[in-house]
Parts: sequence; C-alpha cells; structure tokens
Amino acid sequence: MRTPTGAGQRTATLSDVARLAGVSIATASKALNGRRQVKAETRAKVIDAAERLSFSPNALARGLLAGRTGTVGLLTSDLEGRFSIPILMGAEDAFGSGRTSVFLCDARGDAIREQHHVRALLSRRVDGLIVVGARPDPRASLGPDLPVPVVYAYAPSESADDLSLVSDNVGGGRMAVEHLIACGRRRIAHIGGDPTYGAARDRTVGVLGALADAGLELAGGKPFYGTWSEAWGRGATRMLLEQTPDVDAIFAGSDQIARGVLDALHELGRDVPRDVAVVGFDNWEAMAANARPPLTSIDIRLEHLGRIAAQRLAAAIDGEPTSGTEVLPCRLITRGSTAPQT
Amino acid sequence: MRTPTGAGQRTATLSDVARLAGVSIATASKALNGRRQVKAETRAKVIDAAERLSFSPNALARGLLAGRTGTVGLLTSDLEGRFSIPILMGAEDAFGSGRTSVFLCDARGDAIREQHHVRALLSRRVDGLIVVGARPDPRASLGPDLPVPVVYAYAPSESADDLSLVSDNVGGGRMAVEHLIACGRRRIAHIGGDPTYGAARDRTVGVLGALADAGLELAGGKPFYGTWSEAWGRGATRMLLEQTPDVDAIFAGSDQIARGVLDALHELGRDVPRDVAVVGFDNWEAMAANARPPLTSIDIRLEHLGRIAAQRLAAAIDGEPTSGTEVLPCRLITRGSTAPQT
DNA sequence: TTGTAGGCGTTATCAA
DNA sequence: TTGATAACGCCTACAA
Repeated sequence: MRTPTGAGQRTATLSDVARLAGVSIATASKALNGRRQVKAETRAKVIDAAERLSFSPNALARGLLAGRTGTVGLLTSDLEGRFSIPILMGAEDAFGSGRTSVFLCDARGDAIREQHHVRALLSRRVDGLIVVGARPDPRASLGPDLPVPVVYAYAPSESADDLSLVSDNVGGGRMAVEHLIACGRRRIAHIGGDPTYGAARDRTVGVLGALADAGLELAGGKPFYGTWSEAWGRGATRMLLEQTPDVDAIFAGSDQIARGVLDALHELGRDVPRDVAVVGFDNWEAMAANARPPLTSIDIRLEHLGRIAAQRLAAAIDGEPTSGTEVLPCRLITRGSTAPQT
Repeated sequence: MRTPTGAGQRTATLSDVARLAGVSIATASKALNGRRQVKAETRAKVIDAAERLSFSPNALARGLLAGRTGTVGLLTSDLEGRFSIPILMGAEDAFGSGRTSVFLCDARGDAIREQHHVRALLSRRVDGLIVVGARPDPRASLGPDLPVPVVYAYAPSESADDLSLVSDNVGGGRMAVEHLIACGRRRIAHIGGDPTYGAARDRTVGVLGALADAGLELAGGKPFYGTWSEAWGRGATRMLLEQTPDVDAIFAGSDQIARGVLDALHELGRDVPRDVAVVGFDNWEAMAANARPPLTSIDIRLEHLGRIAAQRLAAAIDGEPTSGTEVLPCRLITRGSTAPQT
C-alpha cells in the first residue's frame, strides 16, 4: 500500500515503540541503546516492538541533542571525479560502517558555489569537512573561523595553520626513474605535463634527483613540458626521438601522456619495452591497464589519501587537531611497459 | 582563535541573535524568515545581529519540525564513479541552489553494504533516494515499503511499481548506424561489448533496425560480442577485416572498444575515416576526444539523466509520484572518426 | 507588532 | 528497574 505521497509507511518513532512494548519512552530508549539499567525481559520486549515497527532512530533529533551529526562534507572541484571518487571511497572506508555519512558537493571550481556549499553543509551541521582541490596546487583556505575542523586533501591549503594531505610528487618522480635505472636504462627522458602545475615541476625535481644520484643526465637535455594530453605525448616523443635517437626510457608525467608516448614509439618502430621503456603517472586503471603494452605507472594512492584524511578529520573532531602539510608516498605499479633489460 | 577541538567559533543559535537584537526568539525567527508581521526597523536589527554572529539556522532543528530535511541520498554501486558522478552532478543542478544536498554512498556492488547505507540514509531522514546501479541491467528493487520515494537511474528496478530512468540503448544503436549511413557507408559492422549486458544486446537491436530500414545487412554477418575492453576491440577488428575486408564502417559498443578498433585499423593500414568510419558509445570524453582521430560517439547524457531523476524525485517528494520505466534518448557527438564520404 | 508556549524525537538526569 | 522531565534549536499558533 502506498500513501499518496509516493512513500511507503510513515516512520515509527520511539514513542510508537514504547507504546507497543508497554513501557515509557525513556525505558525504550535505554533498552535500544544497550544501557544496562533495564531488565533483560523488558529489553527483549522493546527490541521486538522496534523490529515489528522497523523503527530507526531519527538522527536529526539525536544530532540536535548530541551536538554531533555523524556527518561529514566532502567538497570537491573535480568535475570528472577522477580524483575525488577514490578519495571519497577511502574516506568512507575509514569512517567505518555507517557511523558517519558523507555529503558530496561539487563546486566545479567556482568560488561562489563553494561558499554556497560550505554554508549549506554547515547549516546541516556536518562535524567536519574534507576539501579536495581541482588540481594539486595550493588553494585558498576556507579560513580559520569555521565552526568545524577541515582537512585539505590532494590540493593543500595556502595556510600553514590548516591540515593538508598531498601526494609526494617529488618522490613519485624519483621512484619512476629509480625503477628505470634498476631496469638497466641509462638514457632516460622526461615528458612532463602542464608546467603551470606544481606537481609537474615537482616530478621533474624527483627525476633530476634520482638521475644525479646515479651519475646520469637527463636524455634530451631538459624535461619537456606541454599539456596533460595524449596528443602532447605523441608530439613530444617525436620531437625527442628526432633530437635524441638513443633514448632507452621515457618517464611520462601522466598516464594519458604515456599513452601518446606509446603510440608514437609504436609508429616510429621502437619496441616497448625492448627498445624504450615507458613509465606513466597516476595509475589510472582504464588508461594504464589497457595500454599496449600495459603501462607501468606511479600510483598516487588516492584511496589511501582519503583514508588518512578521514582519520585526521575524525581525530580533529575528537579534539586532537593537527596542522601543516603531510606528504604521502606514492607506489610503483609494474606492468609490461618496463622490464629488466636482459 | 581556535578552541581545543580544532574548530573555530561556536555556532550561534537563534536565541543568541534574539538576545543581541533585543527581541524575543519568535520575533527573530519571523524577521529572518521574511514574515511580514514584523516592523521594518526590528527586522533590520535582527538581520544585522544575525550577520554579526554569522548565524546559520540549524537544519537539524528545522528538519525535525518540518518533517523534511532537504536532503537526498544517492546510492551507487559504481566503483569508479564514471557513471554516478555525472548523474550526481545533474541531480545537484536540478535540485538547485542548495535547497537540497546530496548524500553519496557507494555500496560497491555489495547487497549487505547497500542495506546498511539505506538504513543510514533513512535514519538521517533523507527526503528521497536515487539508486544508480552498477550496470545498466535491471536490479532488485529496494522494496515498496520505504518511507521515502525512490528513483532508479541508469539501471532500472525489476519492479514495475518503481520509477526507473534508463538510456535508450536501442535508439543509441540506431542513431549510430543512421549516422554512418548518412555518411555514405554501406558495409557497416558492429563490435559489441559483453553480451551478458542487456545494453550490449539492445544496441545491436537498434543497429539491425536501422540497417533493415535502409535495406542493408550487417557486415560480417553478425554482431561480434566480447568484453568492454580495448583489447577486444583490437582482436575483433582483426578478425572482422580478415573475413570481411570490404567493411567501410564499424560501430563499437563502447569508446574503449572503439579505441581498440582505431588502433587495429591503424595497424592494418586502413585510414580512418577515409577507408573505415568508426563510432563509439558512451562519449567518455577522456577516451573519445583524445583518440586519433577523435571519436564520434553516442552520448548517453548521464547529467541529463541525473537532472530528470532529481526532478522526478522532487515531484514524488511533493506528492506526485510516478512509476514505470522512462527511456531517455541518446545524442550523437560527431568528431573526426566519421565524415561524409566525398 | 511582539512575546509566550508547545512540540518535533531523542537522550540524560534524577526521582520513584 | 522504571518513568517523568528537561533539554537540543527552531517554527508557529495564539495571546497580549
């Protein structure tokens, strides 16, 4: 039976349960919340009644009283969700089985919309906020005056008073090159992404560090910067091979760039990984795993980032705030595009 | 100044505002809510006080009273968010500026977890639910007894009593083939995805319909089914061209498959679009726009789907429920992989 | 035009 | 062991 509102049965309240069980509201509450000041028999009666009415406590009323809602806001600006979704999933995981739910709001890179969402979330009395930036560069802080703790993930806050969690792009770049060196490569080039991104420059820093440690120089003489696209990966590769034909490895600034690199190498008749090894960045499964050959890539572990963000936020909500920027390590995922040189 | 909890200032309540403005709580409420039974001067005083305290009404208290929370649950099972994120964005759009916020929960294809999330959402007293399935095949209904309206998007409910919104896969397949015919192609083949997906089979139905209308037959004699992967696109294309070398168009069941098709055609020395035109499905921007040449694709308009879902849900919440399955049309996005034959 | 009072559904305190 | 009662923050009759 449906009511005219399109909804099923009206939700039962605690007083319905109490009435059905023949006890007071207070007793029903205690019974359901596992308080021990209630006779086992009574408790059973109440629980039975609650089940029969499929009672579910009103979190609003509860939150009103407790001053906590078990609710967290995730504010993103990442249109496609490529970054925020894994972060969200990690966060959901860490918050554990349903004690905390997540409001996801997309500001679409618009400051006005962001303010708007912040207000909406605060009026819903979220216990805290996770802010995921549109790109991994520092972004404006939401300010120090919010009534709830905030964790910035992926993109750090510009303010050192905030807590920010970011991926270790320097370490990631280093890791890629160290892997290539371990595979026996010596003529290693780097085709980076958009140089206006700090992440692109950081990765280069790692690249140069690892090369220096091994007493090597960057093949091609300098990093190549362009855009985060396959087209750039193709173009840069052609340019690179023309001027430096003896390259035996290319570290690409993203998996999309790497796809372009693979394409161009294929066209130029270079075998991957025999002639040239390739490493990507992001470990974007759909891109990396379906490449030919499958692409070795640096995984920035966004789910892990989300998990840590949730942990830090939970700690802050419980009165143990932290601040500063935490840099989380990347991870190498080895696939067919690199292989030890025999 | 930070309190020890890591949070900024405590949030002001209506009574704080009232006290600062020197009026009663009731008057403050009326003033802020635009009731006209209040002197302009008083109203100004109250509004000023509210701003000074950066007062924001407690949505919990409000919802408790009103029986509505301005909150909706979006329950997905789509690990990567490729489908649910656009749907979410469309829904957010339609719900408009912040009157309604969306809880996003990912059940990860696990029925237990889904039940769990449903309970959590209901206890938070969401006004309604949008359920996005993991794949576009019918899925189990959440049941008729929920206290709030539900809209199934992308994957329909198995129950006709529910309201479901799905993409028109038959129409999409037809649209792809009609476009190819309009481009002057006559030897059109279809490389589909996983045949256990109703969507894969539906697209074929559309293909065959369009061909029949034009008095054509499917090149290759039958649709090729496999998996939703680039590798399958490559393999199937080789197989197809071996047995039917005169193919002049391929409609792929997904953009990933289409990428594989393009790859294989390139290797086999067939020019796209001159020798063979290619159409994909999904209009997955990252895949389609970066393909070489850029891929014409059928867009299933997920944001639009989300927008309609939100509208239907809002209507149901306002007491105008609907049921049955609504089939939403696709859209053709033309790019370089098809072109009128000259 | 303003203020008083009751109630939304819970939980916690205290008395019975 | 149980039950009455007072919050939580807001809105809305109704009374002043």
